[in-house]
Amino acid sequence: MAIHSSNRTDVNRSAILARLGADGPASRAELARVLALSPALITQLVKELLADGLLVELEQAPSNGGRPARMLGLATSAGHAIGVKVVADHVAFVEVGVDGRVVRSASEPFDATASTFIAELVERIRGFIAAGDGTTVLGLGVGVPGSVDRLGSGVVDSAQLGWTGVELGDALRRATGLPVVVENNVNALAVAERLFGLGRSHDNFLVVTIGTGVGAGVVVDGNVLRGASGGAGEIGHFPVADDGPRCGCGNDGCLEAHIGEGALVRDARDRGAIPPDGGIDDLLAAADAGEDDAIRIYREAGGLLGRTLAGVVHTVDPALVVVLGEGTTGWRHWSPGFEPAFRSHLLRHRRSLPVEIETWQDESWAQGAAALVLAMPFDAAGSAGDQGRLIRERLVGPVVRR
Amino acid sequence: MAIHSSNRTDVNRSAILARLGADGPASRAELARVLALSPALITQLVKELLADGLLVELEQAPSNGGRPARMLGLATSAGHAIGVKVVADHVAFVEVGVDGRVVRSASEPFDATASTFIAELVERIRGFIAAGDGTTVLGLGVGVPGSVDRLGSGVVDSAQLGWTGVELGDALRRATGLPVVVENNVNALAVAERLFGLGRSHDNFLVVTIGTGVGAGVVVDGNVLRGASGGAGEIGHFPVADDGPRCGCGNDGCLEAHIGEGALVRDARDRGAIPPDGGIDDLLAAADAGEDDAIRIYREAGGLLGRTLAGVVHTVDPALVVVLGEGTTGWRHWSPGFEPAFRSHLLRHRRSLPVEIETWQDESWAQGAAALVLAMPFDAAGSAGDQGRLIRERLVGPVVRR
DNA sequence: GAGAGTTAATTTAGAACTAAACAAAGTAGA
DNA sequence: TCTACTTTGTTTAGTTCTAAATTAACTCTC
Repeated sequence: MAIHSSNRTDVNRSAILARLGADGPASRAELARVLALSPALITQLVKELLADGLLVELEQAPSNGGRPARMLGLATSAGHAIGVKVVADHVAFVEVGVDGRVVRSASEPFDATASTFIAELVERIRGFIAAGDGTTVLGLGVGVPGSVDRLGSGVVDSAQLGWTGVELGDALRRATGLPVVVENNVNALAVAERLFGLGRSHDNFLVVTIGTGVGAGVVVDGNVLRGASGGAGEIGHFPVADDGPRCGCGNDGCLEAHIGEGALVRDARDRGAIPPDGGIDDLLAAADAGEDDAIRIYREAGGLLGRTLAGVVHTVDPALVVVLGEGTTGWRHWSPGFEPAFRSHLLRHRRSLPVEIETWQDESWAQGAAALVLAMPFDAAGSAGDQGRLIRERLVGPVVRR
Repeated sequence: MAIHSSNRTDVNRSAILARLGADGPASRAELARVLALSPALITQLVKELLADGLLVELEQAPSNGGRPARMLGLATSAGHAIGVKVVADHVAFVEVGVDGRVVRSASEPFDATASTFIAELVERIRGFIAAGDGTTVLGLGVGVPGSVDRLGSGVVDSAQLGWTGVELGDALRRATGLPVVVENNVNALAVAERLFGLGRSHDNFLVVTIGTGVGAGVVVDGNVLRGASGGAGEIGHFPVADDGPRCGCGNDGCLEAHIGEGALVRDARDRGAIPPDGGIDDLLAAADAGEDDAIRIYREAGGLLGRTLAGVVHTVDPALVVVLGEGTTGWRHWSPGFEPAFRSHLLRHRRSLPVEIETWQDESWAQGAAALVLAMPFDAAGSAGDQGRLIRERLVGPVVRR
């Protein structure tokens, strides 16, 4: 309700860095426009950032009718973020630059159900950091399949990992001494999409993932919707039938229990579309080969996803839907079911809502997690408590001001 | 992303008025705490508001261990807001004080499909205002069944009213010279709930209405979620079956086509639970009398609502669900179907989510619309353009400052 | 090639806000 | 009654930001 300007000390300084990191060089005037700050302030802040060595002045841009702009770029030494993707049987790591580009990556086995899982995880993380080239690590972003209660302490509840009330954030912070942000993995992807992807040009959009699980990240007015307990976007457990198959969450008829990877494989085995020991790759191959049962399984899944997403669209009214995840490799078979179901159930004036399918790489999940670190210092709401401030401090580094 | 302090000129002044209006008298220290502003600023702003005659200093509060607080109250002359509820065949008006209490109300026939509907509406509004006691009218809040693209211009699309692209806001503003805020009627209720109802103590909650239509207002981080085109919360058109009955929107299988008042009545007639010319009152009477078919119709509707709402809860993760609308008069018959379906489809850690049924009066819709006017000057986002500023100006009145 | 127009960046004066020190007005305990 | 403590409210100095005027650097047109 009330507006206050406490703790905003260098949020705008950070916003400048974020913009330059995400979108490349820009002029002072351009920064003023996109950040909705006065040119006067930009002049002032840029002067300080240049003095601190965080920015560099680049060549002049060609004039377009008036005084040509002097472009500003991020000093390359700004630092890296580390993204960690945690799943039941392994962890994946990436190290990314301030522009979101992956510098290096790794993947290691990991048993989330072991009693010593935190110690194990810490060891793996230390190993990955130690293998780096020594560039300042701004912080650690961790993506988990499940809901995260407070981004700061990082309290994780995850059926998939068998975790309840695990204070992962605090544990990792103590062990590594780094700023740590823990978040649901789909929400992390939504953040990445907002910073570096299609979401850059949209304040309201939906990120949907299909694969082992089904999930959504809801971006509203430029921010990821977390809800009262950090559990927003759990559309995998949207009930689509009263008497549907049992889901991993214990309920019946969840969307995920119908169209998750496990459900598709089970259906395919039952119908004989793939051998009894076949997997999702076999199903995709069968569909590619034109086998009716396989094609039908994908089409039905697409239809159910389309119908449910139409409802979700009516609920949150996004301007764009982005579909991501391992499952998108077979999207050509989902699409014939998805498109008619999705469009026909949308209200007329929203029928033309764009749906974009993004290419998917193994490291995308971890990349999303890393984006959390890059987004956090620029999140005015400060949802993760001190972490944003700590990351900012590491960003500015040991430079002495004034 | 970036923080800026433009146009915040008297937002905090307004926040003080809002707080005192909504929650009654408070001390300076208390205001500083709840508004998260410094005591120094409160002192400063209160000094000016007292000089302007908008606030009055009340008696001292009993000390609780230290210097006793001098309470502050709103000057009673602050003004009234007028709420208008527009439906296909009539309009309802209320005039409310800054505390949200209804001063007077009226209801008149109105044909939304007539070609001269704007002129008609203007005339009815003028009549209602003229019948008042002359207290300053701060502004006009209009609730419509449909989606509103920009709160400022108030562009309305409504299947129920047969309106597409009607610039109601601009038209009414020109005709009345008052600040005008047009909004979807369920969103208006959500605003009212946030200002004066159960939502005061929750930043994330869901308002659900059942009756002729079915709708939802989604409050996220204290603000009503409007989405990319103002259409968020349209859960009435959530598709719940591929081959369900045809809905008024033209699609098949919408939730509203299953459990809206029209659908219930149609079902009841088909099953012989009420006479062929019977209405919703007959259905309720039949259920009260213990007739199986009537009870079953309500229970099925409750089950479908419960299942769908469970999914919506997973999507936006509210801390509270408030059920409102004409339909709640029969809630005792919805409940046996709703409760099991809703709870059983929620994820375990969210099973105990509170669902509150609010009593409903005829004028509640219009009261919600009036709340728009009272909320607008205190909406820092300024979603309705100039309207908030205009209302603030009327609130401060002709007093000359300094 | 001399204005006229446009866009970029800086300077200056001042508004909005806060932190921290202070003053005021009470209670509670010896 | 004197001292210690608590809570409320004000003052002061300083920070962050903006608006508006100004300077700078270019293009376009005649």
